[in-house]
Amino acid sequence: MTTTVLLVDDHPVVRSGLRAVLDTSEVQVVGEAATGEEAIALASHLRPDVVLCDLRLGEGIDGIHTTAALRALDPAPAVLILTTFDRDAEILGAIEAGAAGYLLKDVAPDEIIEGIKRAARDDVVLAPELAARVLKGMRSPLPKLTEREIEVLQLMSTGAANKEIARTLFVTEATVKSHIGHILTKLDVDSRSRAIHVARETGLI
Amino acid sequence: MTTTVLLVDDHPVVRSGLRAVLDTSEVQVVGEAATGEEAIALASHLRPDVVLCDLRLGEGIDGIHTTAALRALDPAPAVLILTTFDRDAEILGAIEAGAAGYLLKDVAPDEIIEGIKRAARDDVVLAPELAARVLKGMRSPLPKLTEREIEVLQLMSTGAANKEIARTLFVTEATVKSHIGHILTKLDVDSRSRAIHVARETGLI
DNA sequence: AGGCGCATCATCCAAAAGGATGAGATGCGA
DNA sequence: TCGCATCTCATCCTTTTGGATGATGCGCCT
Repeated sequence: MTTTVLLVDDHPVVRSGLRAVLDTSEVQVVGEAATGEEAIALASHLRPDVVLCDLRLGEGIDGIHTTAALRALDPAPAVLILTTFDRDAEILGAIEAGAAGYLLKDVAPDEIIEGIKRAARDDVVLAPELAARVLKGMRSPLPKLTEREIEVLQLMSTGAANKEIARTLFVTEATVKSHIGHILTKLDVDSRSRAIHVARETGLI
Repeated sequence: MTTTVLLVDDHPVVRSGLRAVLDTSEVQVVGEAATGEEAIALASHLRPDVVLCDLRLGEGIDGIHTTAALRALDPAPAVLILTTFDRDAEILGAIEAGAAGYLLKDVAPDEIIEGIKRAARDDVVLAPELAARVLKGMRSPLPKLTEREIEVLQLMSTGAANKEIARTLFVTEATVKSHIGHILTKLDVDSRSRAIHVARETGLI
Protein backbone atom coordinates (compact mmCIF):
# COMPACT_ATOMS: atom_id res chain seq x y z
CA MET A 1 0.00 0.00 0.00
CA THR A 2 1.18 3.51 -0.69
CA THR A 3 2.39 5.86 1.98
CA THR A 4 0.80 9.31 2.13
CA VAL A 5 2.89 12.29 3.12
CA LEU A 6 2.36 15.97 3.87
CA LEU A 7 5.24 18.32 3.03
CA VAL A 8 6.00 21.21 5.34
CA ASP A 9 8.62 23.73 4.35
CA ASP A 10 8.55 27.48 4.03
CA HIS A 11 10.52 27.41 0.79
CA PRO A 12 8.38 26.74 -2.28
CA VAL A 13 11.46 25.52 -4.10
CA VAL A 14 12.18 22.86 -1.54
CA ARG A 15 8.57 21.70 -1.59
CA SER A 16 8.73 21.40 -5.36
CA GLY A 17 11.95 19.48 -5.06
CA LEU A 18 10.54 17.04 -2.58
CA ARG A 19 7.43 16.60 -4.65
CA ALA A 20 9.55 15.93 -7.73
CA VAL A 21 11.65 13.42 -5.86
CA LEU A 22 8.72 11.66 -4.25
CA ASP A 23 6.67 11.54 -7.43
CA THR A 24 9.10 8.95 -8.71
CA SER A 25 8.33 6.63 -5.79
CA GLU A 26 5.34 4.88 -4.26
CA VAL A 27 5.15 7.63 -1.69
CA GLN A 28 2.18 9.87 -2.42
CA VAL A 29 2.31 13.57 -1.59
CA VAL A 30 -1.15 14.52 -0.39
CA GLY A 31 -0.49 18.10 0.57
CA GLU A 32 1.94 20.95 1.17
CA ALA A 33 2.15 23.51 3.92
CA ALA A 34 4.39 26.53 4.27
CA THR A 35 3.90 27.11 8.00
CA GLY A 36 3.46 25.08 11.14
CA GLU A 37 -0.06 26.32 11.64
CA GLU A 38 -1.01 25.34 8.13
CA ALA A 39 0.60 21.95 8.60
CA ILE A 40 -1.44 21.19 11.70
CA ALA A 41 -4.67 22.23 10.04
CA LEU A 42 -3.98 20.22 6.91
CA ALA A 43 -2.76 17.14 8.74
CA SER A 44 -5.85 16.96 10.86
CA HIS A 45 -8.08 16.47 7.88
CA LEU A 46 -5.76 14.94 5.29
CA ARG A 47 -4.55 12.37 7.83
CA PRO A 48 -1.26 11.60 6.12
CA ASP A 49 0.84 8.67 7.28
CA VAL A 50 3.90 10.86 7.52
CA VAL A 51 4.59 14.57 7.82
CA LEU A 52 7.92 15.64 6.38
CA CYS A 53 8.75 18.83 8.20
CA ASP A 54 11.47 21.44 8.08
CA LEU A 55 12.72 22.71 11.43
CA ARG A 56 12.88 26.36 10.45
CA LEU A 57 9.57 27.62 9.25
CA GLY A 58 10.02 31.34 8.89
CA GLU A 59 7.73 33.56 10.91
CA GLY A 60 5.35 31.21 12.71
CA ILE A 61 5.88 28.36 15.13
CA ASP A 62 8.97 26.25 14.61
CA GLY A 63 9.32 22.63 13.62
CA ILE A 64 9.60 21.35 17.17
CA HIS A 65 6.35 22.88 18.29
CA THR A 66 4.72 21.78 15.07
CA THR A 67 5.92 18.26 15.74
CA ALA A 68 4.47 18.27 19.21
CA ALA A 69 1.12 19.52 17.93
CA LEU A 70 1.04 16.97 15.13
CA ARG A 71 1.80 14.12 17.51
CA ALA A 72 -1.14 15.21 19.62
CA LEU A 73 -3.54 14.61 16.75
CA ASP A 74 -5.58 11.44 16.57
CA PRO A 75 -4.56 9.57 14.53
CA ALA A 76 -1.10 11.02 14.88
CA PRO A 77 1.08 11.11 11.77
CA ALA A 78 4.70 10.07 12.03
CA VAL A 79 6.81 13.20 11.85
CA LEU A 80 10.09 13.16 9.99
CA ILE A 81 12.29 16.21 10.40
CA LEU A 82 14.24 17.24 7.33
CA THR A 83 16.52 20.17 7.69
CA THR A 84 19.76 21.83 6.77
CA PHE A 85 21.04 22.27 10.27
CA ASP A 86 22.34 19.80 12.74
CA ARG A 87 22.34 21.59 16.01
CA ASP A 88 22.30 19.23 18.93
CA ALA A 89 19.57 20.81 20.97
CA GLU A 90 17.23 20.83 18.03
CA ILE A 91 17.70 17.18 17.27
CA LEU A 92 17.03 16.32 20.86
CA GLY A 93 14.10 18.69 21.00
CA ALA A 94 12.53 17.23 17.90
CA ILE A 95 12.86 13.71 19.20
CA GLU A 96 11.49 14.65 22.58
CA ALA A 97 8.57 16.25 20.78
CA GLY A 98 7.84 12.92 19.20
CA ALA A 99 9.59 13.04 15.86
CA ALA A 100 10.25 9.66 14.27
CA GLY A 101 13.54 10.88 12.97
CA TYR A 102 15.79 13.51 11.61
CA LEU A 103 17.35 13.74 8.15
CA LEU A 104 19.74 16.30 6.78
CA LYS A 105 18.74 17.99 3.55
CA ASP A 106 21.87 16.98 1.76
CA VAL A 107 21.01 13.28 1.75
CA ALA A 108 20.30 11.52 -1.51
CA PRO A 109 16.69 11.40 -2.72
CA ASP A 110 16.59 7.63 -2.20
CA GLU A 111 17.32 8.04 1.45
CA ILE A 112 14.47 10.47 1.83
CA ILE A 113 12.06 8.01 0.25
CA GLU A 114 13.44 5.23 2.38
CA GLY A 115 13.18 7.39 5.48
CA ILE A 116 9.54 8.18 4.82
CA LYS A 117 8.66 4.55 4.40
CA ARG A 118 10.43 3.62 7.57
CA ALA A 119 8.79 6.45 9.47
CA ALA A 120 5.42 5.21 8.25
CA ARG A 121 6.23 1.87 9.86
CA ASP A 122 7.05 3.73 13.08
CA ASP A 123 10.72 2.99 12.69
CA VAL A 124 13.21 5.49 14.02
CA VAL A 125 15.08 7.27 11.26
CA LEU A 126 18.34 9.02 12.02
CA ALA A 127 21.04 10.16 9.66
CA PRO A 128 24.10 8.12 10.66
CA GLU A 129 26.21 11.17 11.29
CA LEU A 130 23.59 12.32 13.75
CA ALA A 131 22.92 9.09 15.58
CA ALA A 132 26.22 9.11 17.39
CA ARG A 133 25.73 12.66 18.45
CA VAL A 134 22.26 12.03 19.77
CA LEU A 135 23.47 9.17 21.89
CA LYS A 136 26.32 11.28 23.15
CA GLY A 137 23.84 14.01 23.95
CA MET A 138 21.88 11.50 25.96
CA ARG A 139 24.90 10.48 27.93
CA SER A 140 25.84 14.01 28.90
CA PRO A 141 22.58 15.88 28.91
CA LEU A 142 22.73 19.61 28.68
CA PRO A 143 22.52 21.18 32.08
CA LYS A 144 19.13 22.76 32.54
CA LEU A 145 19.18 26.51 32.85
CA THR A 146 16.29 28.31 34.43
CA GLU A 147 14.19 30.74 32.40
CA ARG A 148 15.88 33.67 34.00
CA GLU A 149 19.29 32.26 33.25
CA ILE A 150 18.40 31.75 29.61
CA GLU A 151 17.19 35.32 29.52
CA VAL A 152 20.50 36.54 30.91
CA LEU A 153 22.43 34.28 28.57
CA GLN A 154 20.60 35.68 25.59
CA LEU A 155 21.42 39.23 26.61
CA MET A 156 25.02 38.23 27.18
CA SER A 157 25.13 36.82 23.67
CA THR A 158 24.25 40.20 22.23
CA GLY A 159 27.33 41.57 23.93
CA ALA A 160 25.54 43.26 26.79
CA ALA A 161 27.63 44.04 29.87
CA ASN A 162 26.39 43.17 33.35
CA LYS A 163 25.23 46.72 33.97
CA GLU A 164 23.17 46.73 30.77
CA ILE A 165 21.65 43.36 31.53
CA ALA A 166 20.76 44.63 34.99
CA ARG A 167 19.06 47.70 33.55
CA THR A 168 17.21 45.64 30.96
CA LEU A 169 15.89 43.15 33.49
CA PHE A 170 15.24 45.74 36.21
CA VAL A 171 17.45 44.05 38.77
CA THR A 172 20.75 44.97 40.37
CA GLU A 173 24.09 44.09 38.92
CA ALA A 174 24.63 41.77 41.88
CA THR A 175 21.70 39.67 40.74
CA VAL A 176 22.99 39.54 37.22
CA LYS A 177 26.37 38.41 38.47
CA SER A 178 24.69 35.77 40.53
CA HIS A 179 22.83 34.44 37.50
CA ILE A 180 25.94 34.52 35.39
CA GLY A 181 27.88 32.69 38.06
CA HIS A 182 25.29 29.92 37.93
CA ILE A 183 25.32 29.87 34.14
CA LEU A 184 29.10 29.53 34.03
CA THR A 185 29.03 26.73 36.56
CA LYS A 186 26.29 24.83 34.78
CA LEU A 187 27.96 25.16 31.40
CA ASP A 188 31.31 24.34 32.96
CA VAL A 189 33.12 27.33 31.52
CA ASP A 190 34.92 30.27 33.05
CA SER A 191 34.16 33.22 30.83
CA ARG A 192 31.10 34.80 29.31
CA SER A 193 32.43 34.49 25.78
CA ARG A 194 32.93 30.80 26.16
CA ALA A 195 29.50 30.48 27.68
CA ILE A 196 28.09 32.22 24.65
CA HIS A 197 30.04 29.92 22.40
CA VAL A 198 28.88 26.67 23.96
CA ALA A 199 25.34 27.99 24.18
CA ARG A 200 25.38 28.68 20.46
CA GLU A 201 27.00 25.37 19.70
CA THR A 202 24.52 23.32 21.62
CA GLY A 203 21.58 25.30 20.38
CA LEU A 204 20.82 26.50 23.88
CA ILE A 205 20.19 29.92 22.44
CA MET B 1 15.21 32.79 -27.28
CA THR B 2 15.51 30.52 -24.30
CA THR B 3 17.80 31.18 -21.40
CA THR B 4 20.15 28.39 -20.35
CA VAL B 5 20.98 27.93 -16.71
CA LEU B 6 23.29 25.79 -14.59
CA LEU B 7 22.08 24.89 -11.10
CA VAL B 8 24.56 24.80 -8.25
CA ASP B 9 23.44 23.57 -4.85
CA ASP B 10 24.77 20.91 -2.56
CA HIS B 11 21.26 19.67 -1.76
CA PRO B 12 19.83 17.28 -4.34
CA VAL B 13 16.35 18.15 -3.17
CA VAL B 14 16.80 21.81 -3.86
CA ARG B 15 18.20 21.08 -7.29
CA SER B 16 15.19 18.93 -8.07
CA GLY B 17 12.94 21.67 -6.85
CA LEU B 18 14.56 24.29 -9.00
CA ARG B 19 14.48 22.00 -11.96
CA ALA B 20 10.79 21.31 -11.40
CA VAL B 21 10.06 24.99 -11.11
CA LEU B 22 12.12 25.98 -14.12
CA ASP B 23 10.78 23.20 -16.32
CA THR B 24 7.49 25.05 -16.41
CA SER B 25 9.17 28.11 -17.92
CA GLU B 26 11.20 29.02 -20.97
CA VAL B 27 14.32 28.78 -18.88
CA GLN B 28 16.24 25.66 -19.77
CA VAL B 29 18.29 23.84 -17.18
CA VAL B 30 21.40 22.57 -18.92
CA GLY B 31 23.21 21.14 -15.94
CA GLU B 32 23.50 20.65 -12.21
CA ALA B 33 26.47 20.82 -9.89
CA ALA B 34 26.76 19.99 -6.21
CA THR B 35 30.03 21.80 -5.52
CA GLY B 36 31.78 24.95 -6.60
CA GLU B 37 34.55 23.03 -8.31
CA GLU B 38 32.03 21.04 -10.29
CA ALA B 39 30.16 24.22 -11.18
CA ILE B 40 33.23 25.87 -12.62
CA ALA B 41 34.15 22.81 -14.65
CA LEU B 42 30.64 22.39 -16.01
CA ALA B 43 30.11 26.06 -16.73
CA SER B 44 33.27 26.29 -18.77
CA HIS B 45 32.04 23.79 -21.30
CA LEU B 46 28.27 24.07 -21.02
CA ARG B 47 28.49 27.86 -21.31
CA PRO B 48 25.14 28.61 -19.66
CA ASP B 49 23.71 32.11 -19.79
CA VAL B 50 23.14 32.09 -16.06
CA VAL B 51 24.50 30.13 -13.11
CA LEU B 52 22.08 29.87 -10.21
CA CYS B 53 24.27 29.30 -7.21
CA ASP B 54 23.79 28.62 -3.52
CA LEU B 55 26.14 30.45 -1.17
CA ARG B 56 26.78 27.49 1.12
CA LEU B 57 28.16 24.56 -0.75
CA GLY B 58 29.15 22.08 1.91
CA GLU B 59 32.76 20.99 2.01
CA GLY B 60 34.41 22.71 -0.93
CA ILE B 61 34.81 26.33 -1.92
CA ASP B 62 31.92 28.64 -1.09
CA GLY B 63 29.54 30.51 -3.34
CA ILE B 64 31.50 33.73 -3.30
CA HIS B 65 34.70 32.14 -4.53
CA THR B 66 32.73 30.14 -7.04
CA THR B 67 31.16 33.34 -8.29
CA ALA B 68 34.53 34.98 -8.72
CA ALA B 69 35.87 31.99 -10.64
CA LEU B 70 32.78 31.83 -12.84
CA ARG B 71 33.02 35.50 -13.69
CA ALA B 72 36.60 34.96 -14.78
CA LEU B 73 35.48 32.54 -17.49
CA ASP B 74 35.16 33.67 -21.08
CA PRO B 75 32.36 33.99 -21.88
CA ALA B 76 31.35 34.66 -18.30
CA PRO B 77 27.91 33.50 -17.21
CA ALA B 78 25.76 35.82 -15.15
CA VAL B 79 25.76 34.52 -11.59
CA LEU B 80 22.61 34.69 -9.53
CA ILE B 81 22.97 33.84 -5.85
CA LEU B 82 20.06 32.00 -4.30
CA THR B 83 20.29 31.26 -0.65
CA THR B 84 18.54 30.90 2.67
CA PHE B 85 20.64 33.37 4.52
CA ASP B 86 20.82 37.09 4.36
CA ARG B 87 23.99 38.02 6.09
CA ASP B 88 25.22 41.43 5.08
CA ALA B 89 28.84 40.59 4.43
CA GLU B 90 27.88 37.72 2.18
CA ILE B 91 25.60 39.81 0.06
CA LEU B 92 28.28 42.42 -0.36
CA GLY B 93 30.88 39.76 -0.96
CA ALA B 94 28.82 38.09 -3.64
CA ILE B 95 28.20 41.34 -5.41
CA GLU B 96 31.82 42.34 -5.21
CA ALA B 97 32.70 38.96 -6.68
CA GLY B 98 30.57 39.83 -9.66
CA ALA B 99 27.19 38.31 -8.90
CA ALA B 100 24.31 39.76 -10.86
CA GLY B 101 22.08 39.48 -7.86
CA TYR B 102 20.91 37.80 -4.76
CA LEU B 103 17.61 36.05 -4.10
CA LEU B 104 16.35 34.47 -0.91
CA LYS B 105 15.14 30.90 -1.18
CA ASP B 106 11.74 31.68 0.18
CA VAL B 107 10.70 33.73 -2.82
CA ALA B 108 7.94 32.52 -5.10
CA PRO B 109 8.92 30.35 -8.08
CA ASP B 110 7.84 33.10 -10.47
CA GLU B 111 10.35 35.48 -8.99
CA ILE B 112 13.13 32.99 -9.49
CA ILE B 113 12.23 32.59 -13.15
CA GLU B 114 11.97 36.32 -13.52
CA GLY B 115 15.29 36.79 -11.75
CA ILE B 116 17.06 34.39 -14.08
CA LYS B 117 15.72 36.13 -17.14
CA ARG B 118 16.79 39.48 -15.82
CA ALA B 119 20.22 38.18 -14.88
CA ALA B 120 20.62 36.85 -18.42
CA ARG B 121 20.02 40.40 -19.65
CA ASP B 122 22.73 41.58 -17.26
CA ASP B 123 20.20 43.30 -15.07
CA VAL B 124 20.86 43.53 -11.38
CA VAL B 125 18.53 41.35 -9.35
CA LEU B 126 18.05 42.03 -5.67
CA ALA B 127 15.32 40.85 -3.35
CA PRO B 128 13.59 44.07 -2.23
CA GLU B 129 14.17 43.35 1.43
CA LEU B 130 17.88 43.12 0.67
CA ALA B 131 18.28 46.12 -1.59
CA ALA B 132 17.87 48.61 1.22
CA ARG B 133 20.35 46.78 3.34
CA VAL B 134 22.93 46.63 0.61
CA LEU B 135 22.70 50.35 0.05
CA LYS B 136 22.95 50.94 3.76
CA GLY B 137 26.00 48.70 3.83
CA MET B 138 27.47 50.85 1.11
CA ARG B 139 26.87 54.00 3.08
CA SER B 140 28.53 52.74 6.24
CA PRO B 141 31.10 50.31 5.02
CA LEU B 142 32.38 47.72 7.42
CA PRO B 143 35.65 48.76 8.95
CA LYS B 144 38.44 46.73 7.45
CA LEU B 145 40.19 44.42 9.84
CA THR B 146 43.61 43.07 9.04
CA GLU B 147 44.12 39.34 8.56
CA ARG B 148 45.66 39.03 11.95
CA GLU B 149 42.78 40.86 13.56
CA ILE B 150 40.28 38.55 11.89
CA GLU B 151 42.27 35.63 13.16
CA VAL B 152 42.14 36.98 16.69
CA LEU B 153 38.46 37.78 16.33
CA GLN B 154 37.71 34.26 15.28
CA LEU B 155 39.50 32.83 18.28
CA MET B 156 37.69 35.31 20.50
CA SER B 157 34.41 34.09 19.10
CA THR B 158 35.12 30.57 20.28
CA GLY B 159 35.40 31.93 23.78
CA ALA B 160 39.17 31.87 23.95
CA ALA B 161 40.78 34.09 26.59
CA ASN B 162 43.68 36.38 25.73
CA LYS B 163 46.20 33.93 27.14
CA GLU B 164 44.83 31.11 24.99
CA ILE B 165 44.81 33.26 21.90
CA ALA B 166 48.39 34.23 22.63
CA ARG B 167 49.43 30.60 22.95
CA THR B 168 47.59 29.62 19.80
CA LEU B 169 49.16 32.36 17.73
CA PHE B 170 52.60 32.08 19.32
CA VAL B 171 52.71 35.69 20.42
CA THR B 172 52.62 37.38 23.81
CA GLU B 173 49.46 38.37 25.57
CA ALA B 174 50.46 42.00 25.09
CA THR B 175 50.26 41.54 21.35
CA VAL B 176 46.88 39.94 21.60
CA LYS B 177 45.62 42.79 23.72
CA SER B 178 46.97 45.19 21.19
CA HIS B 179 45.10 43.46 18.38
CA ILE B 180 41.94 43.31 20.42
CA GLY B 181 42.22 46.98 21.24
CA HIS B 182 42.32 47.74 17.54
CA ILE B 183 39.42 45.40 16.83
CA LEU B 184 37.27 47.05 19.49
CA THR B 185 38.09 50.50 18.16
CA LYS B 186 37.36 49.57 14.57
CA LEU B 187 34.09 47.89 15.44
CA ASP B 188 33.23 50.74 17.77
CA VAL B 189 32.45 48.55 20.75
CA ASP B 190 33.91 48.22 24.21
CA SER B 191 33.82 44.55 25.05
CA ARG B 192 34.84 41.33 23.41
CA SER B 193 31.36 39.87 23.60
CA ARG B 194 29.89 42.81 21.77
CA ALA B 195 32.68 42.59 19.23
CA ILE B 196 31.79 38.96 18.67
CA HIS B 197 28.15 39.90 18.35
CA VAL B 198 28.61 42.58 15.72
CA ALA B 199 31.10 40.41 13.88
CA ARG B 200 28.56 37.63 13.66
CA GLU B 201 25.80 40.01 12.72
CA THR B 202 27.69 41.60 9.90
CA GLY B 203 29.06 38.30 8.69
CA LEU B 204 32.59 39.42 9.46
CA ILE B 205 33.21 35.97 10.85
C1' DA C 1 5.13 22.99 58.79
C1' DG C 2 9.32 22.04 56.60
C1' DG C 3 12.17 21.52 52.61
C1' DC C 4 13.52 23.03 48.04
C1' DG C 5 14.41 25.63 43.96
C1' DC C 6 14.62 30.08 42.37
C1' DA C 7 15.29 34.94 42.19
C1' DT C 8 16.93 38.61 44.56
C1' DC C 9 20.77 41.29 46.67
C1' DA C 10 25.32 42.01 49.16
C1' DT C 11 30.43 42.00 50.17
C1' DC C 12 35.14 40.86 49.40
C1' DC C 13 38.78 39.42 46.67
C1' DA C 14 41.38 37.91 42.53
C1' DA C 15 41.82 37.61 37.70
C1' DA C 16 40.80 39.17 33.16
C1' DA C 17 39.80 42.61 30.08
C1' DG C 18 40.08 47.22 28.31
C1' DG C 19 42.33 52.06 27.42
C1' DA C 20 46.31 55.01 26.71
C1' DT C 21 50.65 55.42 25.05
C1' DG C 22 54.91 54.38 23.09
C1' DA C 23 58.21 51.93 20.49
C1' DG C 24 61.02 48.61 17.51
C1' DA C 25 60.89 45.68 13.16
C1' DT C 26 59.31 44.62 8.64
C1' DG C 27 57.63 45.13 4.22
C1' DC C 28 55.37 47.54 0.57
C1' DG C 29 54.36 51.13 -2.54
C1' DA C 30 54.80 56.16 -3.84
C1' DT D 1 64.29 56.68 0.28
C1' DC D 2 60.42 57.99 2.85
C1' DG D 3 56.00 57.22 4.58
C1' DC D 4 52.57 54.06 6.01
C1' DA D 5 50.40 50.00 7.59
C1' DT D 6 51.04 45.97 10.18
C1' DC D 7 52.70 43.12 13.69
C1' DT D 8 55.09 42.81 17.56
C1' DC D 9 55.81 43.89 22.60
C1' DA D 10 55.71 46.67 26.91
C1' DT D 11 53.99 49.49 31.02
C1' DC D 12 50.58 51.67 33.79
C1' DC D 13 46.11 52.17 35.24
C1' DT D 14 40.94 51.50 35.45
C1' DT D 15 36.94 48.82 34.82
C1' DT D 16 34.75 44.54 34.28
C1' DT D 17 34.31 39.93 35.25
C1' DG D 18 34.39 35.88 37.88
C1' DG D 19 34.48 33.13 42.39
C1' DA D 20 33.13 32.40 47.13
C1' DT D 21 29.86 32.85 50.47
C1' DG D 22 25.80 34.08 52.58
C1' DA D 23 21.23 36.08 53.32
C1' DT D 24 16.20 37.07 52.40
C1' DG D 25 11.75 36.18 50.41
C1' DC D 26 8.54 33.59 47.55
C1' DG D 27 6.01 29.88 45.69
C1' DC D 28 5.44 24.96 45.41
C1' DC D 29 5.24 20.27 46.79
C1' DT D 30 4.87 16.85 50.30
